[in-house]
This record gives sequence, C-alpha cells and structure tokens, in this order.
Amino acid sequence: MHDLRLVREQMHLLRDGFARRGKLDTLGPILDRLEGLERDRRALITAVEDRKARRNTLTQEVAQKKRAGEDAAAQVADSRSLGEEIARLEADLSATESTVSGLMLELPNITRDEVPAGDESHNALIREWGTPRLDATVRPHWEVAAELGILDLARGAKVSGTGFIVYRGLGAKMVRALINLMLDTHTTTHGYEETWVPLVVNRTSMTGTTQLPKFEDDMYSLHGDDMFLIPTAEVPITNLYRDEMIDAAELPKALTAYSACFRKEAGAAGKDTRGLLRVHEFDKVELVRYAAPDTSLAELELLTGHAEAILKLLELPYRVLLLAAGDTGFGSSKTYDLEVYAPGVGKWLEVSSCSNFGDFQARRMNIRYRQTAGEKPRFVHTLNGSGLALPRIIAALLEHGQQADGSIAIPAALQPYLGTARLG
RNA sequence: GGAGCGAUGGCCGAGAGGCUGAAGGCACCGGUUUGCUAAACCGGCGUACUGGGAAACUGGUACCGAGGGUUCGAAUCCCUCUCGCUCCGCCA
Repeated sequence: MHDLRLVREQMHLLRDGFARRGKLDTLGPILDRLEGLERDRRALITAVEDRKARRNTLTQEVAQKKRAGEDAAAQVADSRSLGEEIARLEADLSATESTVSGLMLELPNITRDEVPAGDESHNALIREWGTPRLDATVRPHWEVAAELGILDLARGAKVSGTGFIVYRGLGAKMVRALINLMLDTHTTTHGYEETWVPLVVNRTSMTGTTQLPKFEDDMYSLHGDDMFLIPTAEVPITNLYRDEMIDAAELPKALTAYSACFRKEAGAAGKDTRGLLRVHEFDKVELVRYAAPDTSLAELELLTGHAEAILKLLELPYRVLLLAAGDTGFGSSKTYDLEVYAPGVGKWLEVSSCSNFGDFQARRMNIRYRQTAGEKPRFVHTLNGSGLALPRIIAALLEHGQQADGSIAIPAALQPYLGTARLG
C-alpha cells in the first residue's frame, strides 16, 4: 500500500511507476478518481470537525447551566441539530474513505529506478552459474521418476486431483532430505531463525502481504470460515510482526520456515502442467527478512545469495534474472528470479523469486521500528524469497543428474540427507 | 460448543455519564544539588488525522480491545465481535 500523501503530492511518481509496469491504461483512471475523492475526503473531515468543535462548546455550556440550575433547553436543541448534521456528514465521510482505501488496495507497488521498464521480454540476465547441460537424450523427469517408482502422479490425481503429487520411497525421502538440507544451511550458515507457522491464515494476514484483495481467485479458501490456505509461508512469517514495533537493535531480522504451499494456478490452466512443473500443492522453504530502509537494497542481494547457495550445494546450473517492472509481483519494488536448467524438458525453471517490498507490505501491516529512542516510528522494509521451492528442484535433479543407464547421480551435499549417492 | 471474569498511555494501575487526554506509580528525557556512581528535588514526557505557518510552532478533531447504539454529552450505560484467563463439555 502506498502512502496516501503520494496521491496528493507525488502523483507523477505513481503514474510513471504504473507506466513502467505497462498498467497505466487500467490504473490511470483509478488515479484520477482517487485525486478527486481525496479532495472530497479532506473537505468532509474539515466540515465534520468544525461541527464537532461547536457541539463540544455547547455541551460544556449545558453542563455549566445544569450545575447552576439554569435552563439549557436552547443549547440542547442546537446541539441536537448539530448532531444530526454530523451524522449525515460522517456517513458521507466514511463512504468516501472506504472507497479510497479500496482503491488504494488495487494499486501495485512502484519499482525501483534500476528495474527495467516493460514486460517480461525486458527481464535482465544478471549472472549465470554452472553450465547448463544441453543434451537431447536426457529424458523428462516424469518418465524416469515413474520408472524409479518415486513419483505416483496417477494416484495423486485420484486422491486429490491433477497437480497433487504423491512421492514414494526415496522420492518421499528426497522431499524430507531437501527440506532438511535447506533449513540446516539457512539456520546454520546464513543465520536465520527457524519457525514453524500455520498453513491456514485469516483475511487480514492475506491482505497484509498483498495476496488480497486482488488475487482471491488464486487461493484455496476454507468453506464457511473466511480462512485461506497459504500460497507461500511468506504470508504467515511476514505477518508475525503485524501491528508491532520492532526494536531497532533486532534489525535485520531473518526468519525461515518450511511449509506446504497451495495455489489454484487459476490463470495457468494447461501451461507447463506435466510432471512437477506446475502443481497445486508443493513444499517450499521460505526466507523472510525485516530490514531498516537504508539497508534493504543490500539485504536483497544477501537474501538472493542465500537462495543461490542452495543451488550451488545441489550443483544445479542456474541463472539470475532481474525482473522487468511489468513482470514484477504486485507488492514488490525489485525482484530477482532464480531459474535452474532442466535438460529433460529443455527449459529454465523458476525455483525462487527474491523480492524487496520496501515499506509497501509494512504499511499495510503496520510494522514499524524506531531508529533511535524518541524518534518517530518508521515502517520497516520487508523482503522474502524462496530458498527454495521443491518440485522443480526435484525435476532438475532428476534431469541434470541423469546418467546414461537411467540412474540419477545425487549431489554430494544431499547424499548424507538422502542416504545414497544414486537413485536406480 | 457452553458459563464466568477481564482488556485503560512504553509498563503497572485508579476512574463508574459533563470539571478526564485521562489520578498515582515505574520507566524515559532535561535541569538543580551533593567531590564520581547513586539518591533527593523541580520540570517534561502519547498517537493519528486535519487546518494555519518556509520553519520553530500552533488551532481543531479523534483515540481507554474493535464496531455499533442510547444521550445535548460516553473510558463510564446497552448490543455485537475479537483476544486473554478460569471452569464445563468434546477431542488428536
């Protein structure tokens, strides 16, 4: 959420930012409406408060007269009619305010200057690590996984539906092994506090991290309870400190959690649906950082590095993209995507998205800190990234590590967790 | 699921329709004094919105868990909700 002051004083920043996202066509009219509504809102505030001040004076007079045993009927009558006028004005005001705040929730963040303008074709390649294996003989992961008996897509579909995965044997153990490797690395060498958070959250939390109100269709909700299954642990972790003041000495605060993630993928029907490429329920280790504003840019580099470290441990070739404004998520001001190369499907697979939200989430959630004692509270900056999402990692491991005889070589760092150096 | 009790400033805690932005204490900040530390004393000490001002500052409004209601006027009375505690029921 943006500061309403931007609408009043820095409208050009919003227009320019939305233009860079390619969203000015739809958002420009909203800005025009907001400009007028914000003027109305302040005029109504002035009108209401003026009448309240007059009423306060009158009620003081009533009190004095009553104490003195005098008649206060005139003041009571005036005060009553002011009260009626106040009620009318306040009804107007609250209608205006709810329209304004509803519209404000529709506005995405604006990206930082160094983020390229335009759609995803303007995403910038920042760096690459390792050598992608360009080998047409590598088979897709769903074929080898079925042969190895570690993936049972048919029964997953029977039990729940397509996009719900059943892992078996060493496949199931690989999920557990990867989670442990990731959490151990983040807590031990990267200094994150491990947390275990709810998979079901309320509407306020979903709004705080900007999944709502715009993306309700993408989420699973609980019948009759106004609760949602989380699409990422970002939601519960970042909401941990909602409506709190964080001690400046505790910044930056780094939290990690493993969680299952649930996504309807409503708009993506038919795309990348085979195997593990796009599923409705998956496992992920998430990284979240709360930072002071002046360090948040460096914090994003740090966090991205932590996610990359896992890919290096897994010896998977990857590349880092700086997303163009139009491809950057709703609440983010700057996002790096990490993609691994999966030779069996011949594609780069997104396995992590590392974002700096600036104060956009913190303003919705009211998460603040005081730089020095006695100073006014400021919003913290929030960041998060996957570290990492499992299904595509498993796909990449099964394809990148594939041997001529159909067996799979397991990277050294994962071997102690999985208990074997090879599958098949 | 049912019953009872509770929620007041950074913290503790009074107040029970108007004289309360809210006693008192703690913490914090400034000062005086005592050769340091400490103590004592004096003063200060909330947030948000909105108007005026270049600014220091200043006018107004709101805020006693949240939202409604009663009333000329609500921290105070009524209703609903949220959360916490205690008890009952149920339960992995």
